[in-house]
Amino acid sequence: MNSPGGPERTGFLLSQLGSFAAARFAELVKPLGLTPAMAGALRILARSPGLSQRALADRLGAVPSRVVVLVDALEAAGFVSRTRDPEDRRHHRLDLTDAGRAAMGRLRGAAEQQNADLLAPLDAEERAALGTLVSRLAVAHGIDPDVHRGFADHPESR
Amino acid sequence: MNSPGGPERTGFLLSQLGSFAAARFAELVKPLGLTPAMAGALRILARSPGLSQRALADRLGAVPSRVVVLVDALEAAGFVSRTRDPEDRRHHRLDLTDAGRAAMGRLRGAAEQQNADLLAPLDAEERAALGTLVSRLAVAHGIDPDVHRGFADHPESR
DNA sequence: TATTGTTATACTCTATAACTATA
DNA sequence: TATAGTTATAGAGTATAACAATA
Repeated sequence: MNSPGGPERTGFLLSQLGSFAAARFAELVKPLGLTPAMAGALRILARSPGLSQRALADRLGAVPSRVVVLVDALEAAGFVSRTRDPEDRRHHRLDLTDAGRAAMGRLRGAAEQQNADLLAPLDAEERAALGTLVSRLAVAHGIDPDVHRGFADHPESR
Repeated sequence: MNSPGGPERTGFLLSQLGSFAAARFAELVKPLGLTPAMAGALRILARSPGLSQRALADRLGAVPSRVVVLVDALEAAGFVSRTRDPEDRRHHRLDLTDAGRAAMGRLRGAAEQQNADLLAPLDAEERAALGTLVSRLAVAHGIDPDVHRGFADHPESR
């Protein structure tokens, strides 16, 4: 009773499509000197200046040692600065540099581009319908917009 | 003019949701003794008995050395048999064992389960609508149902 | 003692390149 | 020479555990 492209294949196709979308995003941010993981961290720091590495780790759902590497990369790229917090010298305040803010702007452009590329085959009405459904699913499954998930981000998948 | 959950976030949410779906699938096939990569290879071999490793590599979009590891795992699990092709002794014929066929049955069940879990928040009509849209996008973007994509499957993303 | 951040180490996944055997 | 498969090796990504500085 189900067609070959019917709803029973949706989960599978969604996996594939999600991976495709993520790959396209990675491609678009690469020229900006960013990996998807760096982009995710940058987005959080843009909204929460002065965050500690520990707090960033919690937001990302990552371990502190992972954040060291991530912040190392962002600092080396000149997008983020580490400053010892004078109040509690154990903390590092993380802030976007001017270059980091500029990168954020280009990052938003890349996200728009990815979205446009992905949805190009659909008309406005269909995009709206898909957006609503996808958003409903994301909310229902408790998907946190801060965590830029990769396959490897799921401990239970190993 | 766009709502906060509007279409401009769809690409991002689709990445997240796809990753979520893939993680759920990995979780479901783990008790079967399969990784997602093994499951993908098993599905191809179920439809194409006697395939050579080279042909499997082409279907998977993987390099031959990767397929060695994959087939090693499937053989060790008792799901696939390697037989030297008497016609051309350079080739290995790959075939599902009885246990492999049994695993395929359970694999189909896992895929149905994943789909049901993922789409649980939607009613029948919404599922159908989502299925149609997702299927349209997959076709338009040339997504090959044989290739079980992971982030790492995209050379251009590095 | 507890917490923040770092380093050392190891493990998984996958690719490239060199190699073996067959043709 | 060319092809199928294998092995050796290396790199990326990320986790765990030990550690240093600070509280």
